[in-house]
Amino acid sequence: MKSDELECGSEGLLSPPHTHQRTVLHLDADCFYAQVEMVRQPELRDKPLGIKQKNLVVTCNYVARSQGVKKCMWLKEAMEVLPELVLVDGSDLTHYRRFSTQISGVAQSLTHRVERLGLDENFIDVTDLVDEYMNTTGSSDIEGHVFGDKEPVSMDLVDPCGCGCRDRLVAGSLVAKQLREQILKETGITVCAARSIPGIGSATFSVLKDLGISTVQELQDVPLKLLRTKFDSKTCNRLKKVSNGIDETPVRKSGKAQSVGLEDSFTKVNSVAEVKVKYQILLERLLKLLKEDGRVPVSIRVSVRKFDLAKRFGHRETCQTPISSSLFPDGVNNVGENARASLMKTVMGLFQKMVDTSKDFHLTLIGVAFNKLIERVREGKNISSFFGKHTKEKTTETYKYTMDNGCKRLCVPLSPEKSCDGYESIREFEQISMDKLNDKTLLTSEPLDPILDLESTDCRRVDNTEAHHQSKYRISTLSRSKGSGPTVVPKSKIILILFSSRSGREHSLKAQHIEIGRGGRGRGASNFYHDRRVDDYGEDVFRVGRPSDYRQDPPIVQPLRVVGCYSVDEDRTFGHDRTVLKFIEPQYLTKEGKTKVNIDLNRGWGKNSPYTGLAEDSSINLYQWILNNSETLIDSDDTPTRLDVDFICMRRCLTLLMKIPYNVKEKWAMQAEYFRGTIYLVYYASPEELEQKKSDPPYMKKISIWGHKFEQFMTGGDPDEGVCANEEFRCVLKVKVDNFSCLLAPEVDGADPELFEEDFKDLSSFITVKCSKEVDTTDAFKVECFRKFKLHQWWIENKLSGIPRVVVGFRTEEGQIYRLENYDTDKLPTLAKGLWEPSVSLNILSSFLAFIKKKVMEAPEAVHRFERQSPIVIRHSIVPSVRGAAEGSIKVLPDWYREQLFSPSDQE
DNA sequence: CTGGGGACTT
DNA sequence: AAGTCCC
Ligand SMILES: Nc1ccn([C@H]2C[C@H](O)[C@@H](COP(=O)(O)OP(=O)(O)OP(=O)(O)O)O2)c(=O)n1
Ligand SMILES: [Mn+2]
Repeated sequence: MKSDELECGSEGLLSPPHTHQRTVLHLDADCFYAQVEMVRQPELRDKPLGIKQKNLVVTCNYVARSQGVKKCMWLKEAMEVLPELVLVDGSDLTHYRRFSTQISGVAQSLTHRVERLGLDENFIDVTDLVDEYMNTTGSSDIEGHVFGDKEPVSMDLVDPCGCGCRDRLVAGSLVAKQLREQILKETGITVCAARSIPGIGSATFSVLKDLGISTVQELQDVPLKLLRTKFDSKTCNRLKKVSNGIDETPVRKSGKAQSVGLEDSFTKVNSVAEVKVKYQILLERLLKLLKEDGRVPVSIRVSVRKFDLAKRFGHRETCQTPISSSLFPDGVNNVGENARASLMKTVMGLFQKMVDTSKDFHLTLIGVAFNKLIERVREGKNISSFFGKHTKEKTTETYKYTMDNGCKRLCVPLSPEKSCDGYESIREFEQISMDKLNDKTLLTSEPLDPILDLESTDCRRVDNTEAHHQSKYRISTLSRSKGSGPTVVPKSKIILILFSSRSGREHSLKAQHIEIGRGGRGRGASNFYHDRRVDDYGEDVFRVGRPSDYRQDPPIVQPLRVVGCYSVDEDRTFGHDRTVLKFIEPQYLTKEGKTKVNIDLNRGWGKNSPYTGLAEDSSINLYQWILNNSETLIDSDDTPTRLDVDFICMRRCLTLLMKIPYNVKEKWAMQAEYFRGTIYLVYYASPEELEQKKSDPPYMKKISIWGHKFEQFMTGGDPDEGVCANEEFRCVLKVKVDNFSCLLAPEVDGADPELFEEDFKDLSSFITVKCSKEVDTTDAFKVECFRKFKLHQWWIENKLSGIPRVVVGFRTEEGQIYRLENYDTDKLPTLAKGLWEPSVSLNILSSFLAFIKKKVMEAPEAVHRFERQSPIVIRHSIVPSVRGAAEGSIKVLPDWYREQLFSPSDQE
């Protein structure tokens, strides 16, 4: 067998190992940062506590978890889930470092063989202690209990492989218990053990997912050949082994840190002065950390993260350089002014290497670290560095203990083998049952036999698990009744300890349903987008997905048909004619697409007349038009009972819906009402929104007027005359979105005089005109925003109307336009590649219309409200009816419309 | 419109 | 220096 092939022979995966020499404990602090804060401020203990870093709630205590707050949840979402959440800022890790060191210190008082992982995990090799214990205590005389006080060791737990590891397991569990008690005593922190499959992070997992692999079993089963198409043989081998419970990574003693650094993130820093201040602050803090460390740095590294919408986050640029040891003549305890200044100079020098400060820049993070540290030079001796010597140990195997709490299954990788530490496994068990269950295990179809009683074990007393009591996953009474008692089934070197009458085989298969993805971050609500399997929000919530969730199906075809048009004149008078239809000046419609112009939007300024109508006027006008033209909309001429459309609304509503996955921050509400076979949908402005509108800053009005002014230019109006914001020309359109037909009445700006035909049936001869602020092309952020939002908006509006092009006038801050650009509607998506996709917008529109229809038809008499409350939540509610009150805005349809539609008076 | 670290490998 | 893994 070739060495790079996976071993599967009798000595390979399918047989248990023969010698298990080590015993290793694996401790993990409970909700670490939160616990530290609760120890520091005991009054926080019974409150739901979240630890935040900027906009992220990085962890929270179990009170909060029991009420729906998750680790790594966005602050906003956490506050939505639990408004009473008490927040403590955890951006400064100083205290967490201190407690972490203390915890490891307790472990180190037992043995030097302690490996730290992050701030709250420790692997502790207690082989020597266990051996000692075993030597002084005859194997058969070992006192202690694997799974708590109630069950004697001599229970039927068999030695998995005959090497005696069962006894070491028992002894190890005693050490673990003492250690945890000691840690609690010295630091006030409770610990357990917890990990999922190591070595499969977000990158590996996303590749696996593409191969259709998301569970342990699938990884076990996947042909090596298929795996090899994506990974090198080493990785394949490791993945296969790890899926079978074999993890050969040795425990390494953690020496002193190899680097110590600090970071600060922000939404935007773009001046050197600001950068300097930020680095200065970081450096000062870092020197304090350095002082605690005691060693002298010989290399410094600075990092930046530049704003980049495409790469999002995670990409940092770094730059490092050696530091002269002469900077620290007296060690690191007291760093003089000169040394500090020199370090700052070095930092800024490295910074300038990464960022061209002569041009505009936009940073979202800076960091500085000492990435090489040496012990102080002793007088008369040679310089020598003492990096923690990590002598690799002989590889041994890791077991996964799989248990079952009656509800869900989980898989516990114990640290490198021999640990055989069932006690810690149980703690893991308890932990997972409270908050890791959803993303790390799968529900089994049937509940299995309950197995353990942790309530009455020492485990319970040692651990602070308030939420344990509330957890619906709590392990219930001990019952290993039926049949054979616990069985230990060696399967592919996974040892399954099962307390059940079922065959071990069956269980081992079920255990393989455990999901392998750790998913990197976003463990809780996952960056706006929650675990899709969990629906905590109920039937009345439409959960917004990622854009990719709407990408699958091809875009929906939508034939368009103009069924009529109408005008609104300067007095807001409604007319069934084309009096205000305008034509675009041919001089602006060049084929090249770009035109140089010189337009002053401020001409005739004093003569402009503002918009005097109300927001709901446009719907009212449409309803008026429908009453007058209902014959064009009915499907059969004998007994008109319904208009031949599913939805009637303004284009604005559909536009908002189509932006849902991308305009994550856009808040809105709409109301819908069912009447005679059709759903009427209108934008709903809350009282607060109306109030805010009143105090719109003047520049908003100016921009609006400029828009009209630009239209005036484009349609050949006299620039020295004022514009009239009241004038509108609207076309009534029928659009088919998936299976839903919608009636819209978008305003159209003007027609191409060369293409226009009197009896136009669609808007292919029309042109949209937009006035938009000139984009600063040196500002990547603004360019991306333009492509992501403006181009999207224009595409949607034109797509819904069937208008083939938009001519954009780019204005300066002062209202001057020097260039026009033509965009063909169908080419807009290409210009915005990677930022939005037509199929996504069309699919979300279709699925949300379906949601509206479903909700409205559940109560066809009621007025329904749909409100986007957060990036991921659009909530449906029924608006309480207000009898007799003059609450015009509460209703969707005016009474006169209800009375007149299909009534005889309409037939004249 | 996005924590704050750190270790190891390439 | 960047990427991947981990908390
Ligand atoms: N992506 C992450 C993961 C963890 N941590 C920090 C916050 C945690 O408090 C600490 C320990 O990580 P754990 O995954 O062990 O989480 P907790 O200890 O908070 O919770 P649990 O009780 O589930 O162990 O590390 C972090 O800042 N960022
Ligand atoms: Mn933890």
